[in-house]
Amino acid sequence: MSTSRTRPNLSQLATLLDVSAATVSNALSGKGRVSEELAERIRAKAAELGYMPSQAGRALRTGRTQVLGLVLPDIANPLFPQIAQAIEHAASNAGYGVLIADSRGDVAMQTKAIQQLQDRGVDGIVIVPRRGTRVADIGSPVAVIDSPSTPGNTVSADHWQGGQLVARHLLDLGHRDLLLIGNNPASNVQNDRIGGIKSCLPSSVRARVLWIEPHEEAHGKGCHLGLKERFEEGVTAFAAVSDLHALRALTELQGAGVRVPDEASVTGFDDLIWSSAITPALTTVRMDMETIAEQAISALTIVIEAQTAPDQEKSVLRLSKVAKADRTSVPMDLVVRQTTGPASSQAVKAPPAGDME
Amino acid sequence: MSTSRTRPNLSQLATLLDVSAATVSNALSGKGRVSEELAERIRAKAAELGYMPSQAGRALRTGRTQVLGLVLPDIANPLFPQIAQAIEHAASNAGYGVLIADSRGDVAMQTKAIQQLQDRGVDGIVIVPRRGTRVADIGSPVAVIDSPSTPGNTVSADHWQGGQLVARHLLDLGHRDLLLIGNNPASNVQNDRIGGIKSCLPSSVRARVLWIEPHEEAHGKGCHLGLKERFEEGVTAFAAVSDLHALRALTELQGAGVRVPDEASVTGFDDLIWSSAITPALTTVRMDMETIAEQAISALTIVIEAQTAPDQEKSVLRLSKVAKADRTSVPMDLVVRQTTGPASSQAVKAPPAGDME
DNA sequence: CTGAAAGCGCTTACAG
DNA sequence: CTGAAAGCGCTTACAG
Repeated sequence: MSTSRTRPNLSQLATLLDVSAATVSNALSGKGRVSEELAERIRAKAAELGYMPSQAGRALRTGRTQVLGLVLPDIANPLFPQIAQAIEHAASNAGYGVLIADSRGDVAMQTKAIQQLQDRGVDGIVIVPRRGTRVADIGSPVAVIDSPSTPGNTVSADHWQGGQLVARHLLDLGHRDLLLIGNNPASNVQNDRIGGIKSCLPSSVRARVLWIEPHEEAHGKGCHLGLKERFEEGVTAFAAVSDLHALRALTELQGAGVRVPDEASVTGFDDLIWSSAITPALTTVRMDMETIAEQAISALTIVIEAQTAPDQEKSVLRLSKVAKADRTSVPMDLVVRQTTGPASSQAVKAPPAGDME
Repeated sequence: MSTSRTRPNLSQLATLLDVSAATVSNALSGKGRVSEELAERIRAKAAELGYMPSQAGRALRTGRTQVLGLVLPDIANPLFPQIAQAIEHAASNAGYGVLIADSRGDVAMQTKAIQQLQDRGVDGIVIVPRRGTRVADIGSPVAVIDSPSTPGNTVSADHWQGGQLVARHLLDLGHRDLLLIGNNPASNVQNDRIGGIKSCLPSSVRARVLWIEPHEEAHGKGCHLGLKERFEEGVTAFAAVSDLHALRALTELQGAGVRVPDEASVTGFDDLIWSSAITPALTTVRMDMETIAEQAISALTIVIEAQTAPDQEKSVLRLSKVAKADRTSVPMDLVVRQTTGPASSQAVKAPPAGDME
């Protein structure tokens, strides 16, 4: 027979220790002034018995659930694992749980999902909207992770700078004729990435954009993008705005007999899980989700705490702290693998290399 | 100025309606005997004011949080989106929220994650363990989604039958020399899939298994699996236990100049998001996550409800219901796309086709 | 059919 | 430094 069949609650613990519930609460939270000696005794007993405060009791009393909501436009998004993992980790470190909500790509459902989360009493919400959906003002604290050029954005990767990384890399390898591949001209993220690439290109470099049409997207199947033809026209580098598109380009080129990276280079964005497992492994640009998540969570907790402490001084301090946060867009990293190599078709000298850290 | 600045709570609503809180509660839950007329009036007012019961209050009183925990061995798992989406959907339909926990592949952390979920007061937990990790008995109701051959499994896809689907498909196409590709001989899921394939193969068919070594896995990069050589030895079909491996095989073959599906066929498992977007699109086997999730959630809710209702009759009814549930393993579906085609190297006649629905 | 009362477990002023 | 008391919002026996 084990000593403790079930875990005690606050008052049982208090009775066992012959002190008041208030004192136990104070000792454990470190808030009230309790003698160090007593506090220690209480903490020891609590640990021994495995006391865990009831979230329900605390929530009812404080109005805080210590739970955050995470709403994604489409949970099936391949980036979701990375995002969810990073958010969960950061939230957990800050003492919060994470409730997920899926709006399945539907804008109307996104509103409903947010509503449900609020009904469940979350203290704040992290939203990753799709296609620049503007998030309406809601009662709860919100952190939006989108593109830096999206109004209302809280924090995100610096997609523009990520694009510059790609451009410099390709330029350094001698490429002078690029095809940029995306599927949604309305996406801020994609436009930032493409804009970043273009911003680094001298006028002597040709760079056209191929927007994959929705129906080509849907079919997926046999729908060729005509990349072989582009290659024959002189394109030596295919820069996609996401690994998904890069993979499609890579397989299409390979299938058409174009050797990657010997004859053509391919780059992606996001460093999805399989990107390093394919042959050749994909050169891509990764976002620092850990940092992004940390900043999103920290922005949220600051607002949440400020809510309870209408203390002038504190609030001001806190708010200014968030205001002067290093940046709201965190830099991306180029991951050079094997789908990129020197341009073969033309013998051009690499331009004076910029900073390439 | 809008009429309602903030949403009312139960007693405010009661006061507004000039009835007792108990009556409002009863009317809204439909439990107590309240005159239909009054009940209607109460519901109307509640809807008008947007009344939402406080989860915290309810949880404290009933001991139920209406939240389920979802723990995954590794949130970065590419299957995660599908699983999370299906679970979230099923749970939401059953009136539950979903709290995520990540054990990051670490067995010790899995225990910790479960612990944290319990501290947060979840009513039950859905676990997708990795590598046949046996889930220790914990206090809460648990549903395990693993392989049918894993002890303690609650529900899962019928990986064995999925393997049979692959075998029949390949056989029908005339393939007589297969290479089965996996990376973990200790995985029940992988063994089931491979076992299912083998179980359908006549002895005249050669089928060898290639277990990718961990270091080859890790390197990922340039590490070739030597598939070209296998092809030259006569292998015409490469059946991987997951799309990830299939993708690796496909890109390696394509890169080595082997035409898919003209010269060799490739199949995967799981129907990951990008599987239909590559060229050629991948033939794979998909699990019915919707159904799996529904069964997991329903198994959970049955146990949870049985807990509160020690009512002999009800419990027995319920438990028998779960016992005679159609099956605990749900069938998989073959998705034929473009990486599979007739065997070219040998002119063998297709065997009498089995049922191929 | 309806209501008054108690209590779920916690924390927070407020006394002492 | 410590404790008694109130109350967060709900539901559930129990009376009437």
